[in-house]
Amino acid sequence: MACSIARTLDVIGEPWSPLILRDVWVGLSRFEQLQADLGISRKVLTERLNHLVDRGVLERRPYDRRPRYEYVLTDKGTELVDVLMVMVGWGDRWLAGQAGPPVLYRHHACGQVAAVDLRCAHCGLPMHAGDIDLLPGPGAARP
Amino acid sequence: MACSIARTLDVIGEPWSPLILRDVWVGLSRFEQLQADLGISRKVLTERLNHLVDRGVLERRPYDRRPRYEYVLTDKGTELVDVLMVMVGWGDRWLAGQAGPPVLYRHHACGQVAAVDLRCAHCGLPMHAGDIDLLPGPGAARP
DNA sequence: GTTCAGGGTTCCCTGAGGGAACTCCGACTG
DNA sequence: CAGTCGGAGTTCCCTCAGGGAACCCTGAAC
Repeated sequence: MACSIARTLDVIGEPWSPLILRDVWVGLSRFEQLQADLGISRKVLTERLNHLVDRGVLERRPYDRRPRYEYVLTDKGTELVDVLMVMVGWGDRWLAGQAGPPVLYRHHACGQVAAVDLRCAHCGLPMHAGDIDLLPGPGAARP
Repeated sequence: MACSIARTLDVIGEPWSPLILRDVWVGLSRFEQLQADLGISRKVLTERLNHLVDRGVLERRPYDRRPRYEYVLTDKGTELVDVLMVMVGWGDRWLAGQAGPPVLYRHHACGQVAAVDLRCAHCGLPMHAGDIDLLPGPGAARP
C-alpha cells in the first residue's frame, strides 16, 4: 500500500512490537528481561524480535562468550522512538487522569522537564493535523 | 500498566485502528467507504469503530433521515493524528525508497511543503530519543 | 409493495497468540 | 569431569480473534 502509515505499521504494527521497542529504549535489552517485563509468550517474543531485527530497527548483539544476546536500537530504530514519544504525549494528556504522567522527559539542551511538540521543519511553527493540506507526493500510487 | 504508551496502544493498538483513523482523517468517514478502502472484514470494522467511539476518539454522527452514519474525529482524535503524522515522517524517511513519499504536507502557516519535526515545548530546540533523560513522574507506579 | 443502499450481524473456519514444557550450549561448582 | 545453572530460544497443544460470505433491518424512492 502506498502509504507511509501502513508501511510503518508493517514494522511496528503487530501487537507487542511498540512495547518491545519501549523496553529496549529504556534499557531492557535481553530476552529474559523483555519476557518477564511484558508477560509476552516466549514464542511471540522470538517472532517479534526477529522481525524487528529483519527490518533493521533492532540489532542482535552477543554480550558474552556464552550464547547470550542483547537487542539494541539501530539509528533507524532510534528514530522510530519519536513515534513512541508522541504516543506518550497523547497518553499523558488524555489518559493519565488525576495521577499525572508516569514518566517525565528532561531535555538535555535546556535542562527542563518538557513535553514534545510537533513543529514545521521549515518555519518552526506548530504543525498539527488541522494545520496542513495533504498533497500527492512523488511516490503516490498512479490512478 | 502505568505507561502512556501502553495506554495509547489500548486505544489504537489493535490491528486496523491506525488505518481507520488515517482514513477518517483524509475524509473517508462512512462504513462502506472504510470497508472498501481497507479491505477489512465488516465484523472487525464494526468492533474497531465502536471501540474508537467508546474511547472518545471518533464520534458517530447521523447524516440522513435514514439510518446512515458517518464517523468524525473528536478533538481527542485529532490530536491522536499527531502520532500518525510522525509515523508518516518515519515511513517517508526509511521506507519510501526511490519513489519518494506518497503524500506531502503543506503547512498552512508558511505555505511550504515540509516535514514535521519534534521540538521541546519549553525551549523549541529539537527533541528526540537521544536528547532526553527519563524521570519518574507523579503517576509512576509505586514500587 | 417492491426494490435499493447503507450499515451492520451471524455463521463457520482458519491461523495467530498464550502457556507450559522441552532443548541447547557454554560456564561454574565440587 | 559429571552435574547443574541460566539465558535464549523451540515445540506442542488449545483457545479465541480475524477473514469471508451470507443474511438482516430500516427508511426512502420508484
